Parts: sequence; C-alpha cells; structure tokens
Amino acid sequence: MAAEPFAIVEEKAEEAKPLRADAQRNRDRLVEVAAAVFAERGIDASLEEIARRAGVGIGTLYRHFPTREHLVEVVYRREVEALCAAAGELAQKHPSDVALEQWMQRFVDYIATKRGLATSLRILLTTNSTLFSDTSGRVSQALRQLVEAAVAEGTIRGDVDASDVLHALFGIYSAPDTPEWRDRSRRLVSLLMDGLRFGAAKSARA
Amino acid sequence: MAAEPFAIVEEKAEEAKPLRADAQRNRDRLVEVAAAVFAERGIDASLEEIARRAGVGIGTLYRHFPTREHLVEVVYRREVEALCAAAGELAQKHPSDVALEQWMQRFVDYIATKRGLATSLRILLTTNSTLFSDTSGRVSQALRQLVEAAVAEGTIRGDVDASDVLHALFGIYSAPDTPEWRDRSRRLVSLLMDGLRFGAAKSARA
DNA sequence: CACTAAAACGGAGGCGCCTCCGTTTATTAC
DNA sequence: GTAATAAACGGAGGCGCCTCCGTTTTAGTG
Repeated sequence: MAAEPFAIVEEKAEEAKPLRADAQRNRDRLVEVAAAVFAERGIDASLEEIARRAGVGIGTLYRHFPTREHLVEVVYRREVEALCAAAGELAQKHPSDVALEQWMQRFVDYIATKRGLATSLRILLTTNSTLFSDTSGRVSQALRQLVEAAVAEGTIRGDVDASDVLHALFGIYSAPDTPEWRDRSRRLVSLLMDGLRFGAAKSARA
Repeated sequence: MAAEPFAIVEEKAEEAKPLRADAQRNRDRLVEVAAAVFAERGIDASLEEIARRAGVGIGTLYRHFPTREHLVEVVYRREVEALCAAAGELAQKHPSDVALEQWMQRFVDYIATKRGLATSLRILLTTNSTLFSDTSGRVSQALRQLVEAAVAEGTIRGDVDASDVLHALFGIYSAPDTPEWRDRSRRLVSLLMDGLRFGAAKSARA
C-alpha cells in the first residue's frame, strides 16, 4: 500500500497525474507562501511578490495557477480543510464541550482573517458555486461531529442540534465589521457555550 | 424658466456642481467613447484606449471616473435611459401595438450587446444594488407605459398587463447564450405580439 | 482687455499582469 | 554510469493600471 511504481491512485496528488518532484515542491511552496501573503496583504496581493517570496519565477506560478482565482481557491480550500481537521484533533484532546468551544473560537479566528476580503471572497463564492457548497458542507459536517458528540456525552443540553449552532455562528459571521468584531464574537461564543451547557446531563461518560 | 445665472437647479448637471466647460465636454466625450469601446471590446477594454480615442489624457479619465466601475455604471445608466426614452418616441410615431413590438425588438438588441458581459455585469449589479433597482424599475415603467396604452386603445388584448409581458421578456433574457440567440429572440417577440394581438378589440381609437 | 485663482489637463513613471520561449532539470531507457 | 526526452523553470517584454504633479485653460474681477 506504499508508493508502488505502478500504483493507479497515489496518496498525495489531488486527482490525476503525478507531478515531477521539483514541480510538486514548488507548488506546495507557492500555496503556503500565498496563504501568508493573502493573509497579510489581502486577496489582491501581488502575485509577483508571492512568486518572489516562494523563490520561484512568475512563470512557474502561472503554470501552476493560471489565474489568481485558481490560487485563491486552492488556498481557501486548504484553510477550510485545516479548520475541519482541527475538529477531530480537538475532540481527542479535550472533553467534548471544551472541544466544541475551542473549535468555535478557532472558527471565529478564521473568519476574522477573511473579514476584509468579504467582497472579493463573496464574488469568488458566487462565481464558483462548487467551491461554496463543498466548503460549507465540509464545515457543517465538522461542526455536527462535535455537537453530536457533546450531546451524546451529555456535556451540552440535548435539545439542540448542529444546525441550531450553525445558525448562531452565522449570526456572528454576518455581524457588522467593526474593530471590536473579534472580541465581541469571542464573547458571543462563550455566551453560546454557557447556554449550551445549561441543563446538560452533568455526568459526562468519557 | 430658461438658463438663469442664479438658477438653483439647472437642466444638464446630474446633481450638484456645475462643471467647467472643458470638463463637461471631456466627460461627455469619454462616456460616448466608452460606450462604443465597451460594446466592441467587452467590459474589460483598456481604459487607456478609451482615453486615447476620446483624445484626452489617462489622468482626465481617472479624474472623472475614479474606478472602472464608475465609468461602466454611467455608461450603463445612459443606455438604459436611451432605451426607455425610445418608448415615448415610438409611442408617438406608431400605432400602440407596433410601438410595443418595436420597443421589445430594441430591448432584445440591447440585451444582445450585453450577453458576453453577463458575468461582469452581474457582479456589478449585485455589488451595486441601487443601480439594479433604479434601472430595472425604469425599464418596467417604460414597458408599462406601452402596454397600458395598447390595452387602452384596444390594439392588444385586455387581459394582460405589463408584468405578464415583463415575465415573457425575462424568459428571453435568461435563455442560453447560443449563437442563434438573437434571431430566436426576435422571433419570440413576434410570436408574443401575435398572441397579444389575438382577440384585441379591432377598432383602435387613435 | 489684463490679471489671478481655481479647476482641469495630460502624460511620465512605477508597478503588476500575463505570455512566450530559450534554458535547465528530472526521469526513463540503455 | 550516459543519453535522450519530456517536463518544468524563470524572467524579459509588452501592455494596462493608476497616481502624482508641473502645465494649461477657464471663469471671474476690475
């Protein structure tokens, strides 16, 4: 099951063809650097800067990502994936209610970095509807996993489900974009958790 | 009521301040040229080409229209306005049913030039919701005027109103973007008119 | 008319986008 | 190992974006 020369499907590649070693290296590097640069300069950051910082030529960037949108999409998907993967890790390391709370705080942090980009991102998400449904599906799945575990273990009340919580988070997301947004949102998550813990079966089975 | 030196509101200016003569001239020129260039090269046409063709410097273009969107918006509004103004003119020159038909054909022509730009325009219209409501309101008002006149004169049947016709036109608009779109749409308008004329009170009062 | 202040002009310059293609590098075959 | 070839690299070059500021034009005033 390791890397066989004739393996039809291999572990790393997204879909079809195996990339040459240097190509794969550069591609990974570009995505990583792009995430950093987009975060610090916004979604309109210079692609030439990204290439420069990644130590590759601009031509290489364009070969891997023919348009800015391609690059943004890959970065975005990667970040959503990391956010969702964190759900599993948190669930292992903490009691179920704490895992849920920490994940929601992380969700807030994640959204915070996207706030300024709202318009551009919204355009991307409406233009590319697959991206939207893929990622929002993935996020609510992660949340459901956490909520259901917490309900099953009795660390939060039983009369709510994942979509209730998702609604609450959506409220946070669509709050106006003031400077205090982040702090306010963190407090709202705490508040929400207090509400969720209230009336829970006190005995966690874990 | 003519041009008084101290007139508080004057005829030409859109809103507040009277432009200097050369400024007004250049602005008008730019809008006119921009309409032509957008039509022939698409909404992403070079702004430098527009300035060049209008015989002004690029700086002048940017002073009048700080972003591409500003320019596009003004051009778009102007075209919608022309389309709507045509309703009144047609109504004077032709019997009411003919006026309606010709206006709808012109509507089709107008949409035809916008087809390729669909994505960019849709973004603009969703980003700038005032633009959307202003213009769509204006268009349906023009249509209503024509339909009601034709119904009143008995040149089309009495059991339809403007919103029915608008619905029909919307169907044309959202038809897939094939090469035959224009011809097909013209035929659809004819078809629609035949249906509208069927059962009309034969005696037009005009 | 001349004079002046304010408004408008316009294009050079700096930067980013993106393509194209000569050069380099990884891989495969021997 | 070497050779061959396909893949990938990278940056120069051409074009467009947009700002900035020295120059020109207009509208007012006497």
